[in-house]
Amino acid sequence: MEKEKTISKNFIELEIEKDLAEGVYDHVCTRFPPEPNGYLHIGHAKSVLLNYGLAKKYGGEFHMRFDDTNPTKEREEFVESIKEDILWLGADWKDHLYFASDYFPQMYEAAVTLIKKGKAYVSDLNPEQIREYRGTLTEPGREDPNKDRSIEENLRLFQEMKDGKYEDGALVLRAKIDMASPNINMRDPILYRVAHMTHHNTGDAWCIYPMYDFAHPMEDAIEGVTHSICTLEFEDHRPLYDWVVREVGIEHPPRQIEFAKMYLTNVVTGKRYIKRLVEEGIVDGWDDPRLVSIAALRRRGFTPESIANFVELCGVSKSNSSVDYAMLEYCIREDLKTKKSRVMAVLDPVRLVIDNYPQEETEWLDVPNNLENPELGSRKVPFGRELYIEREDFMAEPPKKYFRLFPGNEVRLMHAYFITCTGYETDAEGRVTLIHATYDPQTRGGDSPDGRKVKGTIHWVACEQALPATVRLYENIVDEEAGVYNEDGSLNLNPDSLTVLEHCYLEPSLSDLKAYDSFQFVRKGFFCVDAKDSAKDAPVFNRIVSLKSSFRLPETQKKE
RNA sequence: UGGGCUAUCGCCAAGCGGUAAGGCACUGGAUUUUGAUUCCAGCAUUCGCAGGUUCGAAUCCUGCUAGCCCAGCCA
Repeated sequence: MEKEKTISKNFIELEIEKDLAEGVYDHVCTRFPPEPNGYLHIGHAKSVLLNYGLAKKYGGEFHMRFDDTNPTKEREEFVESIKEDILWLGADWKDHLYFASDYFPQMYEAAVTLIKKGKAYVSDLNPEQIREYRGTLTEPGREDPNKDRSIEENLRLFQEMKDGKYEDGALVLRAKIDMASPNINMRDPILYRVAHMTHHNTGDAWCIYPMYDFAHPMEDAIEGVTHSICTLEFEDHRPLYDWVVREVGIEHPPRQIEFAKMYLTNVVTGKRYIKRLVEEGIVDGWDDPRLVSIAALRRRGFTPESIANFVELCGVSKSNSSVDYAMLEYCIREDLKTKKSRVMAVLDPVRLVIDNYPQEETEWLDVPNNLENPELGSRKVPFGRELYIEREDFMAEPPKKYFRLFPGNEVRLMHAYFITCTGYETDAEGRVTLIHATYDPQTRGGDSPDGRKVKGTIHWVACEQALPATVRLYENIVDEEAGVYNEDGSLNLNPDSLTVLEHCYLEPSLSDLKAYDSFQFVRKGFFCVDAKDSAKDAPVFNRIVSLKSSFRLPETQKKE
């Protein structure tokens, strides 16, 4: 089912094609360079897929590289989760898996080269002094007193920094550029700092670590990356990026291109908020389905295809924007629509008895899995005298235009029979406890031989064979106005962010589900078997997304 | 207030001097064994604002305005 897509080229593709046409590069090499300091979220997916897609489109290489130059924040756990998420998204790095930390020797040599060229010097200013000398946004900085240290001295000091002769923070290596530059990044940025820490990859081999602005262009250059695509906040760093590759003498220097990060409206993406929610136990971990980490989306039932399509639909630009969450929902609906079985489940059950149906009898009806996709075949679903139907599918006193079940009305039990409501019973509070109906044996399968039509079709599950289940309805944790936390620190959580429905009934064909299996519950939306709770007796489902709309009572007829 | 970037429908987003693509959302109407899907139809005389250049401007010029980013020995 390929629809014709008329998505125009994004500006990065145009830039790449221009570079190729002008012979700036004769191939394309991109990379996704996360720092392993947390879990990937939907925003990262855009970057991964963009870089991967570009490499694929232009027959180039895609590199997976961990930008692990700051051991204080990085952990092996994150390396593993990131790899898993990227693989799941479908970005295959083949044998191009790299660690920035593996380049520490080359980076060190490059730094020595800069010192020898008189382009870098060792400074003994402490952090406070560095800040003072840097100036402000409106005032220029002042020259570092260490600036004119001799090359020999700088070489010796840098060597000693590497050899561990200095405490953390005692010395730094700075680039010699321009303390008066209006671009603060060019005011003699720090290239290397001393940090006695154990690195997840290099262990204790190093006690000096390169800063991002020096490390990143070096990493790209070493790998032969052509287009280094990053987000907008690095625009101001581009002159420095270019300075590094130029001064180090890179022959075919990579080019940095920036694009706008993707935000989703009404969705919490802030790492510090998510961290706090996890730490306080408000959510079930970084993969809680109310979050939008890649792992959470996977657990909720999103497919890699749906996310790839979403990213494609959103486009790439340089304007800060926040994409409507409905767009993501559209993508998963679209993807699952013909891929998955449509099964019956009753989330809010009420019993219905077909008084003229034989006692003790069970029929196994043949039900197509997906009317829009016959290739999905069919299954057997039991039908009997007593059924569960959705409470909202019956009304004792129906408003206008309600065409489901009410006394005297005939509806179709999906894929089964026409039934006519003959009455109902209530408890002391007036709540419906049982609905009576009669069926028309001529309408087996859901069609009437006399051509009689019904307006309503409702889903059902046979009581005897029904499979009990728990369904969890998740809403994203959001609050556009006030944020997740109020100013006084109290939680400002959407009260409906999690609704647990304990007594749901599924048709028995769903008894052998696997984690992450997703289905469309007829008229109830898409659900996914929760990977974390799939071992429980009754299956646990997470809602992926609801169907677009359902019948709502007109305002005036709503009951209190 | 220094520098950088961005402003096109409720939300994304094409457009690059020739008279506003597309998607999501929304609204009608048709089909329908899911009030889903599908299908048709509608949805910016107008491109942040104000001037200017031009036969002609969202596209060029000038001046404003608004938003985002930068003063980590984070990335």
